[in-house]
Amino acid sequence: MQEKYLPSEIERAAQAQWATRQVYRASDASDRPKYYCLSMFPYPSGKLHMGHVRNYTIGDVLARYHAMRGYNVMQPMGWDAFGLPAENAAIANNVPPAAWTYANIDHMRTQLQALGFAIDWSRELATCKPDYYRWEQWLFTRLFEKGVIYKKMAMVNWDPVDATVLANEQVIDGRGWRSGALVEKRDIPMYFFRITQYADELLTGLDTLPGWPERVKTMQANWIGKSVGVRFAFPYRLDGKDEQLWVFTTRADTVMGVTFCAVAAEHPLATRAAQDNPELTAFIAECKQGSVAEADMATMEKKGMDTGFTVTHPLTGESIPVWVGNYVLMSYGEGAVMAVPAHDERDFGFAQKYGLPIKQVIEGEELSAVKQALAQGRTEHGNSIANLEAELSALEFDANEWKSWYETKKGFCVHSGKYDGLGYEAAVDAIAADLAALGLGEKKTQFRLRDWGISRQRYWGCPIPIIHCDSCGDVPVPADQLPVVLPEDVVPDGSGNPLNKRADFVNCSCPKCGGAARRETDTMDTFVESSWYYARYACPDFDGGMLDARANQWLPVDQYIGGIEHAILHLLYARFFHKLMRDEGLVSSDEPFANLLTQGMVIADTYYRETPDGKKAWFNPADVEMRDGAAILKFDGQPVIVGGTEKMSKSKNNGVDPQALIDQYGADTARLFTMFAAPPEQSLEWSDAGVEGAHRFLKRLWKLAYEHVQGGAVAAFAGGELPDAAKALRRQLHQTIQKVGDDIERRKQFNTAIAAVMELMNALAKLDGDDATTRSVRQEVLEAAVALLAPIVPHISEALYAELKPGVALAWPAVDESALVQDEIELMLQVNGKLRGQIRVAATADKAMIEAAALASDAAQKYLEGQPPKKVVVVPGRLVNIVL
RNA sequence: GCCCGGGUGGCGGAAUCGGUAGACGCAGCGGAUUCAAAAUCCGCCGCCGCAAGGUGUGGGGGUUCGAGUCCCCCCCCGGGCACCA
Repeated sequence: MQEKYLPSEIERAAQAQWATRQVYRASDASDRPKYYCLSMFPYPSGKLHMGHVRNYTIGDVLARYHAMRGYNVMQPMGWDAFGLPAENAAIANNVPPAAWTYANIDHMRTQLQALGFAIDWSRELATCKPDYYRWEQWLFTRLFEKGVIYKKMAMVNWDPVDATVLANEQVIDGRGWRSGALVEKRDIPMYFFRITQYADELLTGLDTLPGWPERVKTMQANWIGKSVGVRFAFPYRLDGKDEQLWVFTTRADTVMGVTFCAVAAEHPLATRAAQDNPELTAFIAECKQGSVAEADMATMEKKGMDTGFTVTHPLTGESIPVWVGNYVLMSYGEGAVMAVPAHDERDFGFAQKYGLPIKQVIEGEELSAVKQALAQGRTEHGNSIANLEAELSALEFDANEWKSWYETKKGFCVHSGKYDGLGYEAAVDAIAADLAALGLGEKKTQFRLRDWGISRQRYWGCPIPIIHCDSCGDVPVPADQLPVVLPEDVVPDGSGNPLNKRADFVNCSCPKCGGAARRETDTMDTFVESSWYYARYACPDFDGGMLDARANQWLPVDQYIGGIEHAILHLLYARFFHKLMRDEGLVSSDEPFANLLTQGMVIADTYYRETPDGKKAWFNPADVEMRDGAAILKFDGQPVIVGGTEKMSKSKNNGVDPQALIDQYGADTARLFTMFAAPPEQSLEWSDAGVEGAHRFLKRLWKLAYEHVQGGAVAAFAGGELPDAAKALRRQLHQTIQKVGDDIERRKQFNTAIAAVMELMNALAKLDGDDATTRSVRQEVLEAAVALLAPIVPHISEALYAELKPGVALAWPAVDESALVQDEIELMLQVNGKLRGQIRVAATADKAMIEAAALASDAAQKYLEGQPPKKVVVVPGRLVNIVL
């Protein structure tokens, strides 16, 4: 056995052997239970970053663990290969996105292989390849014919200088990132998936996913946003016609407090009002500036303008002014809202700003309680009349000041005529019934979820398989003409979609009438490709259709692992797509991912200098060193400013290249460090020192094994009497086997599993003796420890196991229950909840015996001073608390 | 702004069901080894205090024999917000 731990040598050897023996090839025909372990596939951005290393190591630990436990494991890998960065790279370097993407894939595949992941590379796929996206196009045409996909107008960010549509991230402070031009909202036709049709099922389906984190399910439920309310209309007369302004509200109990309505800038009523109102026209134009991102809409200053039109309150007959509000979204609900400034904080602020009336129609329960107490002259609980009066004035409705109770549903109607005195539910029912009787409203369930717009005015994506014909309209491309292949020799220049300039792509004939027609040049949202790749991995070579029977054999995914940032969009779209495929008869399950693990981000320190033009120049942590407590740039010895600790990103230049780490310490160290530094769900802070610590442990492990193996072969301990020290070590060993299995399988927390093995190794190093019995225990401990670490550091584990047990395959160790038995246990002794000592009792002692032992102890006697205790709490196996 | 998380030593983190706060690792300190250094090994290491002891899990309140853990309020940090993936 080699005395020195040489990671590059053993890793190269192990990987070569795995590759030739194809050990990670998943069998489609196996008697063993299947375990489909899937990590979110990477976008091929160039090189692997630490987030990838973390994600794929987590998946690999679970995959390898389950393989050791006898499962038929499938862990595939592929490439989420379409997307915006390839176009940006094309603009920057004048390279076609396709060439750039394929080069990145080749490099990143090599990097993944160097990390020794147990991946079945025979199933590799790339979403930018026609043999993948052709089935996406095929499904699109099916869904289009079914009406699940439809076309409508929708708003996008328009850069008037580059004449192109911008992604939200390309809009910075309301301006285009390259041109700097003020961004406008523009209405263009787009294709939509009718995800709202599945809203209820997507919501209730969450209850069938016990293996998902609660927070992800909560976020999805809130995103879907089911709300039961009332949709009703304000009638009005305009241009000699009777019209209705429809709104939706969850607070129908406050309808009597409506003092104005607000409509979106794009609402027909706003457009009509602006016809002869230049000021309003200007305001609507202003509303159309800026990005379409909801975060921007929600944080901007709320502005509005009176249209001059009024509508009629359906219940009071009052005349209600209609305003245009920049915060009202045309795409949500009816594009119009009723405003009750007394009981909605946003409406309140708006009314204050524009001097609109505020009419209280609800009285909160706290307020009523104080009023009642005052009326009855009640002064209990030490409350004086003066106190009550002070409380009353603090709570009482004041149109000049917003108070949090104004939005309460716990209260009753006031100043509401016949509805006075009704509580929330009774008021909603009564008002809904009255509106319904007038034919002006009904109860309605509404979802916050909007239909999924998938048209992208970009080149590097899956072509939407539609042909536009002047006589036949939008015609889906027939199945036998698929795929619509994206030309790969294109270099975009940042101004519009280059496909529009490709006559060979655009010009075609109509599949229906055969006449000249134009091909759709929009491509699909890349979320579409990532919504079904997990199913295609089961049958990546099937060219007779989208999926074959193997999909049902492997699905659902047993364990899905990916970043928490995908909690809503990707995971919701994939769940939706799974149901679409189910309804097409392609899969039989309802949900794609049985268990989900959401990993935290990898973060690192940031360093920068201010440049003369006020911008920040960011420096990589690798180029910075600390000298006398100050951060210095190695290159010029001059100081840099320490920024925050943030998500590793290109923009902050704080990414740590895993390649350097692998080159210096080996893949096992990289894997061990990322698993040890933090539990998977938390963010992981990068630390060079921590890496050295992980490497040191592996060297120590190697040394312990080396020294033991040098002593000659010995069989693992198989039974018999042991001295106390060896017995204690065996107990620790079997406790560790139990813990590591539980940590990996149930808790999915690997840092504590590693810590437990580290403790075991520390204890092993302290075990003296070279007699045969002691050496047999040492053999048992080393064999087991190496096996326990195998899912995390597979290369060194395999090398060491080969030395410890030549010719025998790595196997997960079994727990020896008899080694766990203890005669005596230590309990904590508390007095009034404070730790005051310990007592030792027999493991079999009952509560009475423990209590007696506790009271007899020196520590208890000291505090009792001869008095009997008030109470004694005994928690078996844990502690005794004596209450004085 | 809205939705969802998080906050524990100098640092990363542990404490799994309300029961020993700080496992394990890093850094630091002391020692051994060495001509010397690296590497390695042994020991110490929350804060205040000579000690006895006190105190301590973002801040404030509460429930409990007992709270990092449960409840209420507040502060700070992060993720998502539908065209980044």
